[in-house]
Amino acid sequence: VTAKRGRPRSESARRAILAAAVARIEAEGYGALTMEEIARHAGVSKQTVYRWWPSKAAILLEALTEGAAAAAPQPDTGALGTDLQQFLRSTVRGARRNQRILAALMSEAQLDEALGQAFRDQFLATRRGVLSGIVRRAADRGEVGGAVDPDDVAELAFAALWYRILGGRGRLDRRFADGLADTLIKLTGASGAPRP
Amino acid sequence: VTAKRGRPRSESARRAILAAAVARIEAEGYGALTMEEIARHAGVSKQTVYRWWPSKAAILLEALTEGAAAAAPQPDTGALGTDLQQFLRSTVRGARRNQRILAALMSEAQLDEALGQAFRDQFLATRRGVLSGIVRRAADRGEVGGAVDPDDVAELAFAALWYRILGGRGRLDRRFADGLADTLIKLTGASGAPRP
Amino acid sequence: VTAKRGRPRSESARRAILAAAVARIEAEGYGALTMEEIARHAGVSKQTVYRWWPSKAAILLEALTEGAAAAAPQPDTGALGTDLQQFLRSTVRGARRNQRILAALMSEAQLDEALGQAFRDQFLATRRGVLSGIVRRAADRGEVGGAVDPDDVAELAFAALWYRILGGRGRLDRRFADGLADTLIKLTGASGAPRP
Amino acid sequence: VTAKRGRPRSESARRAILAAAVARIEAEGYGALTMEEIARHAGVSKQTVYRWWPSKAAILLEALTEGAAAAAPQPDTGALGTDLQQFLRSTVRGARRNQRILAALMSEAQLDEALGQAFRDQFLATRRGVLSGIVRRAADRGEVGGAVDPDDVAELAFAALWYRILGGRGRLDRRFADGLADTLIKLTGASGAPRP
DNA sequence: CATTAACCGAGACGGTACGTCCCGTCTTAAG
DNA sequence: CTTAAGACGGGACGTACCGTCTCGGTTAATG
Repeated sequence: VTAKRGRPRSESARRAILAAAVARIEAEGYGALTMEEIARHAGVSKQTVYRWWPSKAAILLEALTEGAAAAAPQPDTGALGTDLQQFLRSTVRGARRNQRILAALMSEAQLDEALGQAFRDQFLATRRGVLSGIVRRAADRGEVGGAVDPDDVAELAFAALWYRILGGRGRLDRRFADGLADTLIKLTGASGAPRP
Repeated sequence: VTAKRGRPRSESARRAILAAAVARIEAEGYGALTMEEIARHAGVSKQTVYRWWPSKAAILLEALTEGAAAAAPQPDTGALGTDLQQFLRSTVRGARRNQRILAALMSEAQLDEALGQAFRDQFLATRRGVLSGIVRRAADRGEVGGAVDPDDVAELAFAALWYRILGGRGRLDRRFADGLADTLIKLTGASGAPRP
Repeated sequence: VTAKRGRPRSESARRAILAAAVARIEAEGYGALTMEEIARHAGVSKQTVYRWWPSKAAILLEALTEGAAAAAPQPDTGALGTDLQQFLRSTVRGARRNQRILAALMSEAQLDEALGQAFRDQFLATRRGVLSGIVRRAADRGEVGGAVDPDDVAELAFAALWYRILGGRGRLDRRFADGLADTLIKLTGASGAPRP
Repeated sequence: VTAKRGRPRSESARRAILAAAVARIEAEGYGALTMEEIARHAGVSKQTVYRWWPSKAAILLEALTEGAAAAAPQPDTGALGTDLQQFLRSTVRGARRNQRILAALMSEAQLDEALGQAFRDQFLATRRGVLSGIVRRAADRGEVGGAVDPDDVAELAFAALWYRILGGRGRLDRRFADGLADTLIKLTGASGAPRP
């Protein structure tokens, strides 16, 4: 590792910026969010913001990654039904909590190629990979038909999730999560999840 | 009706604006698209643009609606499989052709409440309605199980479509359209589409 | 002349900008003067300032030129002594009134080549030309020795004036103007000015 | 004297800073000169610069003082003409050599009150004092008329010199120095300098 | 056929955010 | 205690677009 020289980066400034970005997007929406406002609310100079992030979306991506780090579930109960149910309920809950940030990031990813790359690779791919893994383990256990591609299943699940995040139709509630689990079960040909 | 007085609206200016907006978004992307650039490229004053559209997204929405007016298919072959196949192939083809515009509109819909409303109501709902109708007619013919909600099927189809439009994974090709048709068939419990 | 098209330039904005620049330099000094502050005090957008002037010094130069337009004296009494006295008293008075602006412009002229050119050509050269003319007319009348170069006399006079403007020594009062007139008379070998 | 403790001041850093300041002002001009650039070119941290000088002008003033220390002439030949000629030739030569620095300092002195004070008291007053002394000694010898104020003569000489430094008109060459000497001789009523 | 109302181009206007630069200060570790 | 390194809060820079406005001119339907 290279020796640290000079004044160390301010952790408090970093946290204040992430918090300010999240607070302002919740209050005013992504369209009204500006780098200047983030700096102002964080009590920080614009230069400090630009030193570490190239855009407001990059700030939100870091805030999201940090906030979602612990919350990432990786169920492995031994049954596809319960795994799916747990994963989807948790994921939908997280998506509802961070809906504005997620919608903003997907929106910005359409305009900013570099951000889109980072968003898809760092954030989306890992989450989709977890779901693929769940299906693949079920396939290894012989729970699903041989023609099922785990990646296709994961794509369909996240497509449905994102459609709701982006406001296509309906809400992000438990009903939606469980219905989606049922749909996936039906597609894979496995037996259903337990109903509580 | 009120009698028209004064100089009539210039149809050539209107067309030039729509064309310029589409040309510039293809060339530079939506992020670099500005009202001033549209006016400049259309050889038109800014005022003329603002007189008829409130935002660049509104221009794109009109361009899209106009371009897609004829292309809207409404197959009714009497079999769910062929209806789905025709509808999805045509829709996917149109989505690929207008991918940048669609992505831009969905992106902007996240920021602009009024535009989002118009986009969803005018554009998305009608297209989703066509697909719901296809499924509903199949249900009336007894092709699908009674538990199937045509709106849910349509939602899932458009979710998958939008996921690809927004760059989630994979391309918008015929393979995708046919695979999606298969998936929907499987979910509804109907018999498959004919393979050419 | 080219036909005027578009919204005409706002004369009131122009005047407000000139007035604001002069007011702020008197209040805070040239060092604290910024384009943003000028715009703010003039109740004008920054763009409007930048549209017409490239720098704060250019604004001051225009304000000075406009203010000094009427005040430019061109005495021709038929006697070198009285011509000099009138010219120098008036010029010194004007210099004292605009001392901060003049010092600022000479200061900025050292940093900005283009401004220096404009300042010297538009402002300084014309004023020095008036004095040269006074001496030249006296030479034509035979009042001064043949070896005297009117331009050298004018240079010396403005050198002395600028030295005081820039704070070298002493004040810009009538005593200084009359003493300078005496010095020039002595150098040209002409007879002195009348003492009141 | 207080005993020195801790790491001593780096003489090499001090010299590097002065040299960098002079080099950069010659290369880019005073307008483009910044504290950061001086530190960068001197291979020194900004803090080291700020610890010893309050501004870039202060650095230039020290560089000028150091460079001009040896070059300060104080002729006393016993004749006003030769004294003036020697003093002015030497002074004009030095002014030409350091023209950019001198112009920059005079420029900055208009903006920075403290620097202006230091510049005038430390640098200008001493040089003007030497010239006053030359004239005063000539007066003591009876070479000049009783009405002549040595300080006025010195002011006029330096006014002419600064007018050329600041780009008013003409060059800083020997012709100018000798012509100025002649003018002063004529004003004091003394006999001229020897022509080589 | 003149009037009149709405359109059109051009372009200046007040305003806001952009991303950069430099200011002068600070906080480290190293000497 | 000085030094190199470099992050910090602050603030002006000059630019780009925003959406509005004010011009002179144009183009039909109306009176």
